Amino acid sequence: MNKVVQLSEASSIGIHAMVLIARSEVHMNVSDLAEKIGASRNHLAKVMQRLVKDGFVKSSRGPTGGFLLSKSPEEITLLDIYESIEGPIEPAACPLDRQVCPFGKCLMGGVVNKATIEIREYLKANTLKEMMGY
Amino acid sequence: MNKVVQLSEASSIGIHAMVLIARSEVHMNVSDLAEKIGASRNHLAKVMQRLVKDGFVKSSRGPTGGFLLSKSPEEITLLDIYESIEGPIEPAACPLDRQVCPFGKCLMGGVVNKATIEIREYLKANTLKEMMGY
DNA sequence: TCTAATGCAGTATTTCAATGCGCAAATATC
DNA sequence: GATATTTGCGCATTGAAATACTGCATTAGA
Repeated sequence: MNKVVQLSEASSIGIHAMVLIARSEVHMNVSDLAEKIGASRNHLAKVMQRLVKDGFVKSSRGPTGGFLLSKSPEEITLLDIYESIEGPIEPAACPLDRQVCPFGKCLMGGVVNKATIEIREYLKANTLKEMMGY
Repeated sequence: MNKVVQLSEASSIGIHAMVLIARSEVHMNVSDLAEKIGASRNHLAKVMQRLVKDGFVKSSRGPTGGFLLSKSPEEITLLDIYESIEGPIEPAACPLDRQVCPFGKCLMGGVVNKATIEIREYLKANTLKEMMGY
């Protein structure tokens, strides 16, 4: 199991949960979400807290409680969700984490950067609306 | 510091070290390599052990010891080095690590996979020869 | 042959994300 | 009101990767 490109578990379950919430008419609670996604209930709960804080979902407690979108699905991009959970994507310069690469040109020739931008564009171009049919 | 695409420290310093070794006429030892790259001597030593085992470099001990390429630079791709250190790159399907994504289509629409392949192609297309001038 | 420089191998430590847990606060339902 | 259900939140635990340490084996050169 060796991945070059890897979304964290957190952002991944966050995006999946948001799609489920978008598709639902009624509140969805953490347990149901976690089960549907097949993820850890505890971990998902943590992730949801961030999304509530950043205003993408409204939560309500008590029986029949859970989460609802607080904006319409076309107003929330996957990038919004991702960055709410992970923080802003940075353009990933040198794979060695230096300001100044010890080499003249970067050995990776910008390919890492290019891949990052590609994924970022995808996340930005797609809203929950697009994902609702998935 | 949030990177979507991230080479591990290990593979990164491994590739950089190999370029330095390729450029050198004489043996390069771990301390010099580590200093030039600006990486941890200990970590680099570990990485070099793998590259020795997989036959990309010959090591010699004692004073004036260190590492030399055991093939010519055009015979070693960056992918060889990467996979020697990390193991084979797998095509990264669903970001949730499941055989069966709980959704109909993958929400990431293959963009993760595409980015992985792109990076892999770059690593495969470039040998140490190409990198020697960097 | 002796000494110092060096890689080797195994183990220990650190770090950080992922995960778990318990209790407090809120709130439908009866 | 009482009760059951649910999120909020802080702290603890776990697990895996990264990194460090240490004693040993090898070898060039004086």
